[in-house]
Amino acid sequence: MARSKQYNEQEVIEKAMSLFWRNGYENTSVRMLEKEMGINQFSIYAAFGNKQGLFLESLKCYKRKVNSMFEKFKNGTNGINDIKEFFYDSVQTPIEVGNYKGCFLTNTYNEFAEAEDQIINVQMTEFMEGIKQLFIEKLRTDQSKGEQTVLKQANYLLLAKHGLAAASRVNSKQEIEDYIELTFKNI
Amino acid sequence: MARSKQYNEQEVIEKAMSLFWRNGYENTSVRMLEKEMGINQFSIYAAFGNKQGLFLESLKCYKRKVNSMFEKFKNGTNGINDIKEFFYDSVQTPIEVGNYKGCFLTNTYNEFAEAEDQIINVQMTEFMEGIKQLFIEKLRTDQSKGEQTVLKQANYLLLAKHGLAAASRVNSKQEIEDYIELTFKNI
DNA sequence: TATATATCTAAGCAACTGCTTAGTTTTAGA
DNA sequence: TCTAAAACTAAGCAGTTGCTTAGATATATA
Repeated sequence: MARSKQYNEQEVIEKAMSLFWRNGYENTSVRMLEKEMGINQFSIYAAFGNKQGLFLESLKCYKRKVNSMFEKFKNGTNGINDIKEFFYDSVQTPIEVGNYKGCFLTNTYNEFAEAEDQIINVQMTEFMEGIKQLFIEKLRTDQSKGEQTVLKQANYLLLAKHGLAAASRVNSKQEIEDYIELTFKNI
Repeated sequence: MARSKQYNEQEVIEKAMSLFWRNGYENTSVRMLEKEMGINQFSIYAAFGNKQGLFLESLKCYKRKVNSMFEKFKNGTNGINDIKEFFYDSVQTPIEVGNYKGCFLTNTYNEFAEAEDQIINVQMTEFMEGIKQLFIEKLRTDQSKGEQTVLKQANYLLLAKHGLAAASRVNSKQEIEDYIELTFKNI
């Protein structure tokens, strides 16, 4: 047969992910990627088709990385308190120390908010809807809330979570804590 | 003497502003600007120095445009209720109908959050600090709040306002209303 | 050992970026 | 009416973008 790959696919995807995470999609060039990943452009295109293909793999990789946090959130039995804990978990630099600020997925959601990229938009919408659904389920465990209230609060929390991810890139730990605490004051 | 300008400077700045507002700084090229403004690149560079110079003029122009909203906010006498009204005012498409989503300044703040562009960063920080200071003053009118509480709530509101501007680009009017209402339940 | 084939390197493509330059046109004041 | 200077047009600069191609290199199987 033929020559085998000189690189570990999972390893190079992680390197790509960290670069996309730090810079966003548009501000990461294929030249930067080949340096960070340590492989030639040809190999990138052979393995992932194009820049967007590599980006989608990076998103998948990130989802796998934060999966444990999501599982913890899903499996919690403390209702609304689980949501609050989820907020706190999500602003802690999840994987390693560095310039990785905010949630990679939410950053991406922001970057593509007005873009017309269908494939990535679908990914993002699904992700946000998934979180919202979890919020709704957690909120429903509080029997005193009517369905109307649950939906309003889920919307509120989703926007708050969204803003939080943006804030975590620029604001101090104290400011972020204040924000989370006040956000949950009346939920 | 010499030839006079064939274009109205204020008019072309407004056109530039609308383009920057819709697309952000990086996603607006000088070629796009010369088409929108209806003048040649040479004239742009002669009048504004460079792309950043034109962008700063666009920011100034926007500030002038929304100044009446700010004046109303400053001069209000209803304390915290003024802040809430300011939130509502700021999500209404301020100047004309179109693709102008969110607050141009906050969009810019988000775009340059991690950038190293000093001049624009200073502009943005001053703007955000100005809003925060106004929040603080309004909150202080409620005598029952301690200074600690005022500062925490000002931080909270600033992040909420910030998130709101992002949300106004993608979320429905209803979702945004729910968000504002619940935000102020916590104050 | 020979060979088919996947993977590698490195150069190159056209289209785009912000910005400049050479040269023409216009016009206010002497 | 002449002329200096600002404003104009349009071509062009070097650098970057995502992506491709030509050709050398390595290797699992026959």
